Amino acid sequence: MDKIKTENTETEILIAAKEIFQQKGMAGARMQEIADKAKINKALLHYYFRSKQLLFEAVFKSAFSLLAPQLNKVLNDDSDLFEKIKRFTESYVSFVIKHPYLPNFVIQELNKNPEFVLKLRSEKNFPSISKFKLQVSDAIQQGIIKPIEAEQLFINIMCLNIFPFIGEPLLMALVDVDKDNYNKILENRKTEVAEFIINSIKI
Amino acid sequence: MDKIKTENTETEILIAAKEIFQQKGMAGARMQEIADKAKINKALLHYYFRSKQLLFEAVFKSAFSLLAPQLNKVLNDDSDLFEKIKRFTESYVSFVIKHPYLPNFVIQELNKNPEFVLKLRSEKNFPSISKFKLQVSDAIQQGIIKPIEAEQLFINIMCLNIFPFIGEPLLMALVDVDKDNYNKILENRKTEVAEFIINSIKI
DNA sequence: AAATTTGTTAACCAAACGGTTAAACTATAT
DNA sequence: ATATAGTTTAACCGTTTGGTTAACAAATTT
Repeated sequence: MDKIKTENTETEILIAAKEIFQQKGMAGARMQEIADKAKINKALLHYYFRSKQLLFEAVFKSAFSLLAPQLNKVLNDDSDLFEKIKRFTESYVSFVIKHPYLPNFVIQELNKNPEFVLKLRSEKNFPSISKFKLQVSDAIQQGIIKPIEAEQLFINIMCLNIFPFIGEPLLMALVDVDKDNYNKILENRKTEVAEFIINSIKI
Repeated sequence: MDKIKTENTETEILIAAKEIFQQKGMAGARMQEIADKAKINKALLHYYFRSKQLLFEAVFKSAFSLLAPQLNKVLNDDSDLFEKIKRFTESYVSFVIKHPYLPNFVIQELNKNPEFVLKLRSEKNFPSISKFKLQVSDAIQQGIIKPIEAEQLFINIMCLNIFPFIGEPLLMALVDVDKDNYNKILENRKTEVAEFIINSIKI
């Protein structure tokens, strides 16, 4: 049953690497720290993943493959536009509570390594905006929403949902609340954000 | 006139350090690279700033002192609420074009070092939301805007303005446009964002 | 102009880093 | 039981890192 043992170790490494990389980034992460967290020898990291770069890429891709389905909830879901926005804003908060460092990690590393986006794009399941575009122009033609470019609306949805987590330390200081009260604000945003968006676009 | 020469070197170091730190972060920056960019010996960095940490803190505080006045345009300006939102969204884009890495740098390092916010907060000119709160509740009472918590509105304004730059590589890929077309989208946001916000809250 | 302080450099250092090696251990197959 | 293949470790290696030193150069002071 060496297969099981191997998979266990490999999984332990990935779990440990995910935590360290997501908190400290590629540059700030240390192989020794990952090994310690996985409770194994440092050499084992290289036995399973050859280099820091390859381990990082494994973690990054796995992180993005968790994020992509969330984004597809806006882009490729069949439900009604308003309903979709409501559902997304609600589920996204729950998602980030489960994976607090993930969106920031993905965005940060993409900023430091923009070419990396090409690798992601070529993979299947990479979210596409085309369906969403049709849905928006349909809604405009049917007189349900005011004219707006689908790209702008999509960006707005992303902004309002993702940034409160990425900008948390800054926003907490500016709004002048502690962690508990900021969490209450985030909790309220589950419904608040969808309302804010729909108010803006509905006729 | 050694004062002038000193200040020049010190300034050269700060300029170089700002570029390197903002692009690569504290963990990714190398003292040698900063020295090279400033065209001086590495030992001089330590002569003027003693350690990487202190040099970083100097850069960070200087970066934040550029950002703070921008934020105060929303929080402590005397103009009318709608006018304020319009002006801010327009001027923020210009600001980020001038300092492309700055907001991301501040937010990223605050995430990796949340205690740092305390140091910023204690300094004068740290933006405060209290005036904005009054303005919002006044506008609600006068029936100009729908009821909304000032904190939520402020967070929304921040989201819609800051995130398009921080999330640029991701958003570019999702919206499926190249840099030129993304810049056009950003250009449109100068007016689009304020419109979006005001549409949502006005009665 | 001599002395002192300030600015600058080349050479160096110890620690930390990513990565390698060779040997030991474990488990299955023969 | 023994060979074989996969797993794990301790010890090691060369390089890079932030930081220091000691000597030199330039400017100020006396």
